[in-house]
Amino acid sequence: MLIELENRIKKILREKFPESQGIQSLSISLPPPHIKGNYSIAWPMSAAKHLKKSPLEIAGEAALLIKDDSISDCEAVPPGFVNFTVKDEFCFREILSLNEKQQKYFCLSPFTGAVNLEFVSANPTGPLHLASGRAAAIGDSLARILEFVGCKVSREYYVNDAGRQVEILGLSLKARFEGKEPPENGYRGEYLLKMAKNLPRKDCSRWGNKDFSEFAISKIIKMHKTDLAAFGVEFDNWFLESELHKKSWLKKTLEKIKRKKLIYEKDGALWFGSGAKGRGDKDRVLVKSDGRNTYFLSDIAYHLNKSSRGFKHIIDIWGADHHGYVPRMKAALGALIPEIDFRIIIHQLVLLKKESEKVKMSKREGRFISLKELVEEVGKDAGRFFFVMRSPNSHLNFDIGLARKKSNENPVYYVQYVHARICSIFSKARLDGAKMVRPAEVELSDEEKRLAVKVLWFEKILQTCIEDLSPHHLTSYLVELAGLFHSFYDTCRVLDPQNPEKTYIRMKLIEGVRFAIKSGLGLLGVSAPEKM
RNA sequence: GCCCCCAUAGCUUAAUGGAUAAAGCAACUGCCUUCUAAGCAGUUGAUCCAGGUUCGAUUCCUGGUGGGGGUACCA
Repeated sequence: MLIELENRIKKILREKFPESQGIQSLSISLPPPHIKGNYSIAWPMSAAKHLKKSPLEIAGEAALLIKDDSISDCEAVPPGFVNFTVKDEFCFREILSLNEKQQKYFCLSPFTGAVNLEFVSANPTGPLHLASGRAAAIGDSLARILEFVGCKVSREYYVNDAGRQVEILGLSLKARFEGKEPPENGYRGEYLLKMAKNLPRKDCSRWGNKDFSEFAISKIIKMHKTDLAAFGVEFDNWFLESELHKKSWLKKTLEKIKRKKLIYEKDGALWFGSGAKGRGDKDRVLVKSDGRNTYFLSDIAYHLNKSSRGFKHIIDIWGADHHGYVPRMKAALGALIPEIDFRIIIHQLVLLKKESEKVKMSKREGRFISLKELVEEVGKDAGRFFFVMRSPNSHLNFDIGLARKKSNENPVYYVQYVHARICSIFSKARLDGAKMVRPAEVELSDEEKRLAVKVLWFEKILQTCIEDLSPHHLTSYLVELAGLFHSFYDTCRVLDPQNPEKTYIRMKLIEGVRFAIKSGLGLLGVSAPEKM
């Protein structure tokens, strides 16, 4: 593995330069195309200052030390890079071992304890929309990546099934049942009309408001589950807010805050003290003067509950419309459960690109599009790929007109096509057409080497995704790898009866490509078809 | 007002502080008798402005400009 190679280099440099501190963060990188060498190290330049030597001098010393059996060429290059080329034998052995044990990726795992990953958590008052789709795609892919490297991840969905909105939902359904319009601040979507038609008419004529609420909530949760499953996302736990109330978690939480002396009373309400507020934040109410709790309190209680279930790492994925909530929650949890590693991923909102005529005609609501409709129109694969293609921090422009086109404009097909092409080659390959070559005797052409080096980079990309808690690096990688493969495919024939050794080497090579493509797509929740 | 995110090619976006800034779409030119042309090869084209830190800045800091979001005893 490259990680092993990297660790070996770190060890050597640490022995040679014991006074240097930056070696832990040393990372090999892929140099730009015009550079000679497969991999590159920029560390000498950052180490120059405290080693009091010129970067090139350090690089020169490092280059001599690093060279070993797996490296054929290693040189120091101004202003202070160490560039090296790995032997064909090393490359080929690594390619052969790709498929062997997934466990070897476990060394990439950043977490030792159980991880709770909460995402989507949309209010159960209507269909899931586009922003939920983005959260679902990012969250589930991240969970898959973490699981791939051996983390224990629990996907969790928080259902706000308590509070005013739920009452209003029940009232809205009741009004529809009675053939009336929903109340002023009620929910007017078509889904309630449909739901009202399917109510068990006999029973519910005796229903109270609460019964309508519960019926609506359970129906909508079911709908969310179905829509998410169609998107390839399944949760381990649907956590109901009402459970917190039933089991007195709000009371317990208030007591804990009191014990820490972080609470005070003002104007008849209970406030979270300024000792625990975030930067630039104000004091916040926990219990209103009418005795009802705010969502701030129940959210704190919910996270204490997560911690009590044994999770050492709590990761939440929120839309940018909740970013103002971040300092508050971080401060509160930092004061109450400082031992827990709590992280929040904020994803920017999904913007609908100005609709083309066609989209406008197809959507009665105009701007609104639900996750369900999206999956129906562009498919699960394209939808998931598009949603994770961008960094969570950047705004996502969703051009429905473009996404509707099921054509080659979609990068997901470009990547999937690699898989289909490779499978096609294997279906045509005859067992007697290839002759085994021992790794020590393997020689790779420039095209083959370039492809192999990129395949081996797979683990480094996973590492980057984990560090940034974002799967978008993986999509970039897959598109780049696909580009290299298609180019390779065009110039290098794999099955060549005249040359059984070459056939063997190339088949093993594209088997490696297939592994990276199939695993990568799988981590994104995108299928890898064998035929297209 | 205050807080957060964003600004890269005509459009949508990539790029652990590193070398000649990378793709797709759009435009133009070639390539199917050969493992799938949903492909390949090529041409045109970009870091918002002004300072600062650094050997080195698209990346970090400060101040602008422009866009988005947030600022409840709402949920």
